[in-house]
Amino acid sequence: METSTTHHIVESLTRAIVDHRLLPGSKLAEQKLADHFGVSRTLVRQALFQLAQNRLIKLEPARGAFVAAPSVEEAQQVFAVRRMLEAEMTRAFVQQVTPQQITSLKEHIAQERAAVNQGDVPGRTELLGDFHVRMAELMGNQVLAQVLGELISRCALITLMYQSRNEAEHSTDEHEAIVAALAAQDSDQAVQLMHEHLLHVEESLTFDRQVPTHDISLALA
Amino acid sequence: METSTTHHIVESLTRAIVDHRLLPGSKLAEQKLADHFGVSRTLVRQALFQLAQNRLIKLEPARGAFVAAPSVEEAQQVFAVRRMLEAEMTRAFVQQVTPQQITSLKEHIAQERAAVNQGDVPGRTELLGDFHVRMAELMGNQVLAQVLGELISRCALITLMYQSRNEAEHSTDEHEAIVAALAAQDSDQAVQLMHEHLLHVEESLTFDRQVPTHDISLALA
DNA sequence: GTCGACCGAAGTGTATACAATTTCGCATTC
DNA sequence: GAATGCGAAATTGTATACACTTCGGTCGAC
Repeated sequence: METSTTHHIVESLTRAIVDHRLLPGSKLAEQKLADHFGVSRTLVRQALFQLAQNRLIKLEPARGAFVAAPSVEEAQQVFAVRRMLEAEMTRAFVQQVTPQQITSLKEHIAQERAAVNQGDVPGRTELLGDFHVRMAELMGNQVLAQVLGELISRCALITLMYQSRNEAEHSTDEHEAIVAALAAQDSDQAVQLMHEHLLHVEESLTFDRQVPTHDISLALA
Repeated sequence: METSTTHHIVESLTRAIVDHRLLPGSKLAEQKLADHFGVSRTLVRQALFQLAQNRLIKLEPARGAFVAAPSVEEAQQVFAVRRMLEAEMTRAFVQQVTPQQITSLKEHIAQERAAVNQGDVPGRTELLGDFHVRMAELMGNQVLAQVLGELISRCALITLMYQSRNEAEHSTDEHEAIVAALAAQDSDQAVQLMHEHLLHVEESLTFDRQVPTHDISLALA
């Protein structure tokens, strides 16, 4: 069984959502997507089911698929999980750090800076998230990389909904500080910097702002 | 969009796999499943796609769906992620522990003991895993509960493949010790006990044993 | 007797058909 | 003029049809 086409649709829609080209609440009509990708609704539906499992879209019975609009509660929970997971990931990273890994992370940060300086917003968003996935991959733990990747995709959506100020440059600085601690094999320092970094990202969001929604039941809650 | 039927099929197959009624490598033919559930292949395929995303089954192009047979490497990675996540979850749990939570966990452990004593293997497996998910739920973090639940489902498969000796009673004892540390709000102790518990579970597996497989490329690797 | 090619059966991958539900415009009413 | 009710169009949910690939077995060549 397989379908690289379905995978392609998932990738394409994921990028569109994470890159903020599709806004939360947007309707994803099956036939329109099918026409756009030049396939039947069958493949589109398979892709939508997968995206729903990743929590990037929400499926409403008989109504269709909509880009997810994570609640404040859910957003905070996602960040809480990331802090748990990444604090320990950082600790484990130091245990088995190699010069090649440090070099690789530094190269990544250089890419981040380039994207920030060029004002490449989608590229910047992607790279800032990928830094964390990159760490997991460098540790050789594919399972960790996958789990983290999904959480970070959800964070991209959350960031779009609740972002108050632009933290891109600050985040890159913090990434650099983390890598410095990793290079020095200062485990406690690296863990604390990672923990604070994720707190800063969450703090840069404004959860009290009124988020526009088309969902009447959510609006009245 | 929706289909409670698809969800039902996913649940049913998940339980069958986690309860070890379907063995790794087993073929899941679409038409047979469709007949069994009294639906068309369409719904079965949707369910299979979801199970594939949870890594409980593996889809091979044009060949079909098979119950997953996690490699030793993948198994160790899953456990590594669980240790990272659950160590910090335990630490956070102590921060906001309430007497009701302790009571709830103790009740859960009583259920575990009952299942162990009755020799109810599927129920025991399920309850031992659910203890960890229960902690996440009691913290009120649904995202954590979901992520952890998926990892634990995979562990059930792994346990089936590599289990060497029966650790059920020992695990329940360790759960009890963890709850005692939680009740005492001894965060470091609780974290360490959780960490060791997960190490013990992993150590009870024999990764060097030859695992039977029908996959020729895997067999020759 | 073994190996390899061919052919039919079985199974997967995608598209389409059809039923059921929702959506939306429009007419009617108050 | 706003609200309500109705009906057509659009959209989703499920089943089925059909093309293509894989699997198994038989037949024939060596």
